Amino acid sequence: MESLTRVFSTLYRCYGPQGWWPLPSLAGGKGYDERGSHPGVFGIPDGDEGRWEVMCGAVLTQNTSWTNAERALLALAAEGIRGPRTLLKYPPERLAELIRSSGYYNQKAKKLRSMASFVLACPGSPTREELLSLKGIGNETADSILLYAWHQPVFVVDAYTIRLFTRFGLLEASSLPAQTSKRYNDVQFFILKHLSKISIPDDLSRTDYYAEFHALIVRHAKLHCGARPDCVYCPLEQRCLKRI
DNA sequence: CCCCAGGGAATTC
DNA sequence: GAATTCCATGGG
Repeated sequence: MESLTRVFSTLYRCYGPQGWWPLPSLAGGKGYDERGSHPGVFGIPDGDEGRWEVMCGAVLTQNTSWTNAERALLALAAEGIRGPRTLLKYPPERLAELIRSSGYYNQKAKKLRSMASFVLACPGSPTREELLSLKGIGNETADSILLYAWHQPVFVVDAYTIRLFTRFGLLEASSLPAQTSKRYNDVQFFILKHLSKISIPDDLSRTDYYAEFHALIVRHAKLHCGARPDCVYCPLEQRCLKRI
């Protein structure tokens, strides 16, 4: 599917690299940032603390704006909670208070604690199944963690992705399963089926390509393809079917 | 006032 | 098994 790669190249040309969580190969190895990407507040990006921060960020931003999630990350860092060990020393209600800005704070406090217990019990790169077995980690959060914390070549699907590709004409809304989890896996399989065959621009690894693609979709959806689409000046407008 | 945000689980039909 | 409902803050 050539149009899938054209979507990427158009968005990449238009918005540039997003660098959601530092991509060493894009940032000259320093980690960040010339474009407003997330510099990391827990520790160095590819260290234990950096990976833990990505995992926390993935949970805290569930159905929540990144600015609200980031406030919670900053509050944790300010409190000296930069790893699973220290996090578990805080009772859930105290933790909930700290991450209040991220919304759903009681639930997310529990999620962070269960994730912390897991990381301590099973250090190192987690499998998708292990992540999914944790309460509060579903498909998207698990894949975000695998991609952005552990640099696994996983394509993250979210509501933006489905909305954009449906409107654009790559996906048929009526033929997608109703069930959330099944729909996620179907869409991911569809995308991977096509992307696995293509060659990646040589300045990007496959992992970085997927990381940038997802971040670009989010960026583009915020600017032009939200619940209410704003098609004026949309860089994809010429090829978009504008289905809603 | 409304709707939306880098979802997921529990509950109910 | 599919459709609600709940979780909840902050910005537009």
